[in-house]
Amino acid sequence: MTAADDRDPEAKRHAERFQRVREAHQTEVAEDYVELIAQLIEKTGEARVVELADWLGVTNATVNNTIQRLQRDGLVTSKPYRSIFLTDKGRGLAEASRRRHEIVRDFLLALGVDSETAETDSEGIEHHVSDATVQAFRRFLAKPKS
Amino acid sequence: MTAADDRDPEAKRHAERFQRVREAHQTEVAEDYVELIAQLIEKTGEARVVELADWLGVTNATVNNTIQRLQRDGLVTSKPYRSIFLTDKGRGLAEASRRRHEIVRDFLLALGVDSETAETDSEGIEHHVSDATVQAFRRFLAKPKS
DNA sequence: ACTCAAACTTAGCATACACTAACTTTTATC
DNA sequence: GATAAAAGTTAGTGTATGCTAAGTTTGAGT
Ligand SMILES: [Mn+2]
Ligand SMILES: [Mn+2]
Ligand SMILES: [Mn+2]
Ligand SMILES: [Mn+2]
Repeated sequence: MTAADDRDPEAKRHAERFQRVREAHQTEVAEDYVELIAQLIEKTGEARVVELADWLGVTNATVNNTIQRLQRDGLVTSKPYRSIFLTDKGRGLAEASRRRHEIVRDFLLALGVDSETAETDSEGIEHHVSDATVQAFRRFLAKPKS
Repeated sequence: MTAADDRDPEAKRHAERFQRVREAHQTEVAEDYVELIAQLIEKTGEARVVELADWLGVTNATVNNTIQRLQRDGLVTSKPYRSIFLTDKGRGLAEASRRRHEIVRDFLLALGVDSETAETDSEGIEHHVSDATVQAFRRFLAKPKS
């Protein structure tokens, strides 16, 4: 220990959990963007700013700002007035996000949640499920209906 | 319709889901703070800035800023250099948050997720489960083990 | 009552994410 | 190919959330 670290160890664990949630929120926007970009490219051949804005419910200007951050972080490439492409890193994140999102959504559906709620809730929950929880969801999905 | 609203209806629904998630994130910090304040008061008799900072993993200064926002929003009261109290509204939010949080955590445990993961993941998930999903979790918890 | 450490506050800064308004570029249409 | 609409960009603004560093207040121990 570099310094006196003699606080309540329960407080410490509690704090670490919150730090985890804060980290998840930092990657959340990136995950949703690359996932959507991949879907748009797959469905329509390209990902454009207007389309992203339309599907995300934000303005063009906001999408532009975010795309610049994603580019800075090596997830996408884009040239002025052109459509947006994923880097290898971006494609990897998109693929992992898509799979995890699908499991969360399918799990909620299997639990008996209605379709629209499953879509809405999974959009937020997906960013907060660790691998262990995803595994538990998978196990549940694999189980034959009782 | 006030203007031409002739975009892909699927995009529109998709966008609404994201708006939901953004709303959840706006209330998230408030929920975690009042829940923790209630717990500290219950356990130690009062809620102090240092304690909150310790349990949340942020600095005193950050807690101070947030407490000011919560006060502005009518969830807590506090006088300079004194401990923090919940308003009726704050107590109500704390109570609702606590209940929902417990159900999410217990649900993950019942699914077979290990204790530390359940604590960590539920800290993020709790803010993204709608009433319908909470009901589904409850049903699962009520069901006798297969 | 003094002293000093702990607690708290304030000031100043930074980043993320959102917006509107104004401007530029591209592209579709004639 | 000129023109208008659509798409994209930029500038400027605001809030939430975090930080560090510097100051103030409180309260505990002597
Ligand atoms: Mn999402
Ligand atoms: Mn909680
Ligand atoms: Mn939480
Ligand atoms: Mn979240």
